[in-house]
Amino acid sequence: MGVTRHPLEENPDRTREALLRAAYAEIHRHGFQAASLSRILRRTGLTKGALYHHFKNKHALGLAVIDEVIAPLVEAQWIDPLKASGDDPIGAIQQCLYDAARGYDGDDVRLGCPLNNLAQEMSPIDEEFRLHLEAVFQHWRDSLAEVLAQGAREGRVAADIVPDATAVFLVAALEGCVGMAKNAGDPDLLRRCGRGVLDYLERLRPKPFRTSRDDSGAS
Amino acid sequence: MGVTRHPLEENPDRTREALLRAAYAEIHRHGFQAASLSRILRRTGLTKGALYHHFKNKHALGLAVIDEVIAPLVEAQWIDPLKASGDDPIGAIQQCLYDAARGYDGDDVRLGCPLNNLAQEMSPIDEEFRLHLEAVFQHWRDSLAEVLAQGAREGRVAADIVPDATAVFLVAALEGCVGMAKNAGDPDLLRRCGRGVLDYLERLRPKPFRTSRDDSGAS
DNA sequence: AAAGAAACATACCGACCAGTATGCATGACC
DNA sequence: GGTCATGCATACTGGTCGGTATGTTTCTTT
Repeated sequence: MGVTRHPLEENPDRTREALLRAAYAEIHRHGFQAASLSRILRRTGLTKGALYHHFKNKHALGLAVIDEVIAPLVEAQWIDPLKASGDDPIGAIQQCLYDAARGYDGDDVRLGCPLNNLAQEMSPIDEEFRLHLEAVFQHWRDSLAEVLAQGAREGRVAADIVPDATAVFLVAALEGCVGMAKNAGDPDLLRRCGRGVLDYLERLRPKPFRTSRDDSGAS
Repeated sequence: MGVTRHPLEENPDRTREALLRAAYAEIHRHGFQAASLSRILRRTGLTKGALYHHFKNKHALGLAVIDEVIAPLVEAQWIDPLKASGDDPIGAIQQCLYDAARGYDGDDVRLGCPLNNLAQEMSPIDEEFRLHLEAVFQHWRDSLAEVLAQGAREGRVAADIVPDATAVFLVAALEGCVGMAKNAGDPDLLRRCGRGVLDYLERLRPKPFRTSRDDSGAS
């Protein structure tokens, strides 16, 4: 029944993972369309036989990179940390930002966010890519919205926010900051720009009390 | 001395512009690397002779698209409107957002912002592209910062903001929203997400009075 | 032990791509 | 009126790309 482990020195799971990781790196640097299978293979030391044994074609490889590499990365960096901190959701999100910014040191800023990179490149020209990427974004947004909603119910977050809208804007602003810093090639700009997100988050904290409103917004 | 106008039915300036506009459209859809010169020429009805007469190579064509097509578009849509409205800078920026969102109806959302698209694709792999694109972003940010600073001096904008930081975050959040909507393929998401930017702008208005501060931010 | 599948490697193919070399009009210039 | 530059069109090239067809080895199965 179960896949029996081959006692080979190179078992297929490891080569598949190697292909995925090399493809991820290649796509991260050059984008999907400009990603070269030859370069990926050169990096792994494998050949086309291996690649086309594990993946139907380049398209399938790209989708696998989204589902099996990028999605778990997002989960680990942006979603899992939220679940662990029930007493201060806003602080937890802010901590995610700090941790992420630390990870963008040096030349990594230039590469930007692998999720957003792929989305910006592929979503207009390939519906299947778009759906897989949108699923990751959706999950991210939903997780944020749920944490915010829960926080609002517990009085840890301002009660008058709209969790969904706030989550969408948060992710958008975040990716926007990473994109700005990427183009500027400046890790410091990421921090200055991320400060805007941090301040925005700070304003989501429950106000002491007070009922001043001004709903005179434009239609 | 001046370039004398050729009385030809097709003068060179028009063919050059045709090439630039077709290249712009092609790049907007497929990105620069995947942009096909053959498709551009098919669209214009011209041939390679014309293209390589006006541009040294594909790279130069791309830079020309940035400088002569994209930069003026940004100028017209985001910078010029700011200069005309001295009494309410924040309202002027908000109006830009409304106008831009209206322009993103239908399938246009899927294509996203031509400036940011190119930036995300090319800035990590081509320094020259990055510099030309960054110049546009810089000009945009500086214009915003100047309007905000001027507004702050005149009491139209909260006096405690940092114009540069605010401008960076504004552009980043804006591009982030466009990117989110692009991937979602949903013009409505752009509006819901843009609402976050509008609210952020609203908070930049000068407070009636009051000196409540809490500078207890994390380090 | 024979058969077959899994897990690759090697060699090759057609397509497209950016770029070039050449030809050829037309008007400008002396 | 002959020369030259401008403004293209046509035809072609080398190279890379994704993809395929065909081995070959190892392990499993019977």
